[in-house]
Formats: sequence, C-alpha cells, structure tokens
Amino acid sequence: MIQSIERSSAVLRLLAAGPDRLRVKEVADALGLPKSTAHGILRTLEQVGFVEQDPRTARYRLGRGLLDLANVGLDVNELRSRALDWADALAGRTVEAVRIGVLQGASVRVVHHVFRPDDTTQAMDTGLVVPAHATSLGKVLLAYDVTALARGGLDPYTRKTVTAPREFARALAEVRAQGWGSAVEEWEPGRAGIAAPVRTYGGLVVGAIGIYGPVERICDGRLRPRTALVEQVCATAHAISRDLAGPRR
Amino acid sequence: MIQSIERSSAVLRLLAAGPDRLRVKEVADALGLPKSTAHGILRTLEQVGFVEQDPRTARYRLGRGLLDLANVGLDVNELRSRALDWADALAGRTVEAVRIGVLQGASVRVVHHVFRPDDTTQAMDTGLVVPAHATSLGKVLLAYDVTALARGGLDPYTRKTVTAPREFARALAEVRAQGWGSAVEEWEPGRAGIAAPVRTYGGLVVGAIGIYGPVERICDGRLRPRTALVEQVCATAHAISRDLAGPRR
DNA sequence: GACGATCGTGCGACAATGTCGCACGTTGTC
DNA sequence: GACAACGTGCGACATTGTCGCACGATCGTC
Repeated sequence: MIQSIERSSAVLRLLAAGPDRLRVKEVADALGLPKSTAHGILRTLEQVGFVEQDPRTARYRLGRGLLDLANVGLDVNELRSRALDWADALAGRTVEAVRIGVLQGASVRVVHHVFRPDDTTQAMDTGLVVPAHATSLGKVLLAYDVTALARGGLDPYTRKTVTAPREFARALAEVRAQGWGSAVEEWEPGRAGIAAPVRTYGGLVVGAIGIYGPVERICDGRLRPRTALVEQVCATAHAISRDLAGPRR
Repeated sequence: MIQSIERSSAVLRLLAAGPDRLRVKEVADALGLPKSTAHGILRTLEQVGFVEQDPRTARYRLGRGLLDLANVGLDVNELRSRALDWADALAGRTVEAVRIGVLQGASVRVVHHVFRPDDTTQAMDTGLVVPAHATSLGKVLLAYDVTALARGGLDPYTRKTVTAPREFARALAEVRAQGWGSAVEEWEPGRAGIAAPVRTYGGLVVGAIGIYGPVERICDGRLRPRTALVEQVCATAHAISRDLAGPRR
C-alpha cells in the first residue's frame, strides 16, 4: 500500500463526505496529519484537478476532474462491457452494423462496433470520431445533453446535412419526443442510421446505440426509417439501460 | 508535487481514456514506468476502491468508489453552494423552513437548512439524517432512484406512514407523474412537507428541496398540500436545476 | 497435448521521495 | 487595533516508494 495515495483517497473521501468546503486545518485534524502534509497532498490533488480551491475562502472542495473521470471513464467502460452482448444480438436480428457512441466535445466517439453479419470487408470503426450533428448517434446524444447547442458549428457534409441552428433544434426536440433519432444521408451519401439513447442511474444518458448501413436497407421507399428497425434499436437500448441501471453492484 | 499521487492520477486518467480495460503492462508502458511500480499503484488504487480488477482477465478498470465520490461529493457540494440563495428566497416567500437533501443509502441526508422566517427557536437540521420513505424529500429522491425499492424496509413512524410496498410504489409513481412529492404526518405528527427534485447535467436527480412545517400551514382543510406552496417549491427546484445544468463551469 | 512466450505478482536493497517541524505573512475576529 | 488562527513555503531527516529481478501461472501456438 502506497501511503500517499491512501492518504489522498482519504482526503477525497473527506471532502466528499462533508457538505461544506474544508480548510487545510480541518483536513489535517480529521486525518491526524501535520498541516504541511495535508497541504502538500491538497496542492497535488489540486494540480491534477481532483480538488479545487475557492480563491476567496481558500477552502478546498472536490474538483471537476473527478466528475469527468467518473462520467467519461466509468460509464463508458460499463456501457461498453454491458452492451457487448446486446449489440451482437441487435446486429444479428437487424443484419446491420451496430455502433455504440458517447459524446466527446462536439463529436461522437465510437466506443464499440459490431460488423454487419454476412458481409466480408468492413472497416473497424471502434475509436472513430464522427461529427455529432450529422449522425444518428450524435443527434440522440445531443438531444439529451444540456450543453448541446453551445458547441461547435454545424458543418455541412452532404446536401442533406442539417446546418440551420433552428432547424437542428427542432430535430433534437423531435428526438426527445419520440425517444430515438435518425440521420439519412446527412454524413455519408447513400448511408443512414437509426439510434436510441442508453441511460444509466437516474436516467442520465451516457451513450447511444444504433445501426448504420445503406439507405435502401435502413429506410423505406419514402426515405423514412423502417419501423421494425426502429423498434429493434429502441428495445436494445432499453435493455442495456436496464442492465446499466440495475443492481448497484 | 507528490510524485505518487501525480502518477496515480495519470493511471486513473489512462483507465478513463481507453474504452478497454488495461493490463498492468499497458499501464506501465503508457506511463513509462517499471511494471512493479505500476502494479504497486494499481494495487493501492484497487484497495481504496478507485480501480477494480477483473478477476478473470486480471485487467484493471475504474472502480465504483470514483463514481460514488463524484456523485455524492461533487454534486452535493455544487448543489449546496448553488442552492443557497434560492433556498433563502423560497423560505422568504413561503415563510416556512426549507430543507435540501440528498439520498444516502436508505435515508435522506439534509445538506442545507434555512430557518423559517419570523420564528425564533428552531433546531439546526443540517447534517441530519431522516428516513426516506416517510418524508417528502425522501419520497422525491426515491421516485427518481432506480435502486429505490431494493433498499431497507418501510418502518412505521406514525399511523400515516406508508409501509405497504405496493402502496409505496404507487406513491412514488405519483411523484414521478406530478413532478413533486409530499408527506403529511408520515414522519412526525402534526408536521408536513412538500418537495421537488433538483437535477443536474442530463436530468439526473441529485437532490431535493422542500419546505417543512406544521400541517395546518402546509396543507389546506382536506390535508392536501396547498397549491401555491407546491408551485413555489417546484419553481425553486427548477431554478436550481437550471443553475446546475447551466454553464459547464 | 506440450512447449514457449508473456504477463501478473512478490520480494528486497537502495536512495529518492514524502514527511514533519518551524517560521513567515495574511486574514478574520473580538 | 491587537491577537489569534490559518494558509503557505522551506529545509533536514528518515521513512517510503521505486526499481530490478525472479517465480509461477496463463494464454496462444506449433
């Protein structure tokens, strides 16, 4: 056991326990440490972003870095590991490629990818970063993200890419209303996607899962997503959400 | 700067960055450390609950302790600091005592408390832990918590305490439907409360705010919460939620 | 099924590192 | 306005974390 790491975790737990911000002295007393030692730990934790110091009162509280770690890291890991089987099943039933993505800034990071069954040569999309506003995964993620519209511009990729902010806001509202989203030839010509949100504890959207393929297979004659596929995607997303939100351990 | 803490934060960031679980070797290589050193850090982080090791593959990933830290700690701190002014205003307008609480296991922890204006002797409730199923704060928090019913039993405190699981489930559904909750003489005879959920990024409920006082002031003649007070509570909760979800920093 | 390579784990010695005591400057309080 | 308490910085000491090496297990390959 590395002493300083153990102590720093105790400091973090202490800051998390109390509703108030804590002074150096309080931390030192609570942990039975000299002031200097506590201060050194706090200063290091501040530098790495795990705690923040109020400039006015000089008191310490937990920092934004921890939240980012927990949200970006843990949820994505859990999302990926719990979604593997479901994604395979969705690919099998729909006979389409399946992607799972999370929001990363103004883009979508593809954290998992299942090849379309019965198709030989396909690119590995895991790790890929795609624009959020032109993909079904991205539209779903943006629809449930409060900082959505404050992000980057709406660059056009095809003639169908939605670039007008007001029109895009309406599209997001539609996603929220129906619980799923689609993008038809808005990113790559001839290709379309259907996606639905994956939620964790308390309903927080942490990712999206969807299928992606040729527009003639994803959509019907009027270029509208096929109802059967939409239902498959939504059912899978709900199943993963139940899994994620399930037993707390 | 304490070296080992800096290194451990790098390890955590590394685990958060990659969608996969990482091996000791990978961590060591990525950070330019000897295997032993990386292993020591990982073992310590595991002991404090910040990382977990998959028993099968021996790979490491972020642990539950981090999520708890982020949720219980940061959100509570932010909740409290951002809610202070709103809570005061609510107390002023309703002329009742205001409480802000978060879920802690099967109970509610009161993280802030505003005395009722124009009243002299009152107990300081901050830090108090009250049963969740018999208070308005608790019912609201449980209504939006997926692990709600898996928690402790429904102990009776007064003759009005809801103790039947099915009846309680209906009560929670009602809270979800109307967006607020109440408890009338379910915890202490003669006292009633009205509460509404406070949400953070993405709609995740992190706490609840409510008023608490003599049943004759909180409720009308038919022992139903007064509409005007309900609206005040909900409006305040929404305001705090907007504040919390607002600018990401 | 057996071999090899690779990895996770544990131990010990060294010295680098974190800890502790003390003093300064400042802030908040009576 | 004076005192006390706090946050901060520095330096010496020795405690503590680091590193190299070896063992045992596991996975992949022939």
